[in-house]
Amino acid sequence: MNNISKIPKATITRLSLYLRQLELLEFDGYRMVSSGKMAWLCQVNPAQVRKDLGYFGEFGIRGVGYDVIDLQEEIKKILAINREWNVGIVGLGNLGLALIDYQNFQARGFYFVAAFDSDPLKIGREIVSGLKVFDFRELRNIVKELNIDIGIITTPASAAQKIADSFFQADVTAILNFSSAQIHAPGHCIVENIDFTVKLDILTYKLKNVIGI
Amino acid sequence: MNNISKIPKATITRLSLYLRQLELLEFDGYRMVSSGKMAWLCQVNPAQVRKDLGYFGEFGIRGVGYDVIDLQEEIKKILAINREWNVGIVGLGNLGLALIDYQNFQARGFYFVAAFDSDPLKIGREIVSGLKVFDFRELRNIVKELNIDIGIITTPASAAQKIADSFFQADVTAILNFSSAQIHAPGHCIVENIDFTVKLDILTYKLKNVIGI
DNA sequence: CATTGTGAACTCATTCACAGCG
DNA sequence: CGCTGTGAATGAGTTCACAATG
Repeated sequence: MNNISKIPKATITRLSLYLRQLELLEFDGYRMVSSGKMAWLCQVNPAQVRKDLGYFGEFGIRGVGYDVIDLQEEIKKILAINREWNVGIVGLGNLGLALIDYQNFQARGFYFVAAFDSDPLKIGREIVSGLKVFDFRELRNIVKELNIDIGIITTPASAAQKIADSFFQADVTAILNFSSAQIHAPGHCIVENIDFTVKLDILTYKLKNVIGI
Repeated sequence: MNNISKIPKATITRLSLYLRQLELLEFDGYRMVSSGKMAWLCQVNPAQVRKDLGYFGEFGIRGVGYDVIDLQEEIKKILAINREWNVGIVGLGNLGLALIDYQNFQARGFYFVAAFDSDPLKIGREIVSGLKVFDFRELRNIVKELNIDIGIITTPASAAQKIADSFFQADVTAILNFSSAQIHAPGHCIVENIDFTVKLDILTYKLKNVIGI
């Protein structure tokens, strides 16, 4: 157990989903939940829920289930979201601004501490209270100064690699990439991609091939 | 070959990535590309590229590679994006507006033909030329009238299932869900989720466990 | 002769089935 | 007794290795 390299990536994704369902269950007044109920809520197999949790410890009570509140804490520890993280965002188009305003981030301890753009009209402004727009070329200094842990890229694809490289040089080793570029990163760095058109392509593929429109 | 049920979902995702790299290669003046080069660009194994394409036909020339332009057409056919699709969006917060404005969608033949919200201040307005905001309760009629193929949900999680159900009742069988809700759909319907916080959770998990901050 | 296309081998992930236990 | 925890079985997806070929 706890041989981290053997944990499927999909398990981490599901843990995040479990956490959200647990929050809803708590809100609805539940104290305990079984793997069967969690599985139904998350649309997975009950054994999958138990196995996913089993990679990290024994959190349940046999014959009963899991404590809705305790399990949230355990998952937060596993995902390392039982702390705050400082986020810097590059690219202040509509998407960038929408993300800055996205309530779920603050609620979960992800704080935007700096924004970057190359547009002189935007640089120097304060988007929301406490969040200033810096020239992209200052990225390295600001990263150090404000202790940025995670970089978010919402620029056009053509600029994405250069920005990612700046983050890597500034020792930001984790990037969330909303551009459609494939980012090449050094071995010790992590990039997660969120690509809207890929998801739409999957939908249309299935519409044609599974449903057959 | 072409036993569609046996094609990994990850293959479809990668086809979409291959397509984007092919567009860039064409722009850069390339006429042919090998599986090795594509693999490097997309950060996968060369055999993976060939196998992915092999599910759908023989598109390459042995000893040479793939025609950059022809292969784009083939992939577009496979993904069913060699046509236009009508999209309806529900939820006109910052994210919804950002998506409507997102250039990559129109460029790829995804057209927003209707927007829905429950806010009386927004209903009746025309967000951009040709895109009117309707009351969410009119969804079923408008879907028929404007031939909506795909529904996009960018509302808070609490409203998502109800909206999805409305889409399903109106025979919209494909949904792109940006809310954090797990949507329960009838068997013949398709839901793809885009969940920002899940991706951030994956980043922090890896920061802690792989890199060890 | 470089590169594709693909069966076979392998690796990784999910599900089963039941022992273990509160 | 019911549900968890987990080794074993199954299934899915990736990579290898090489025959096929333009």
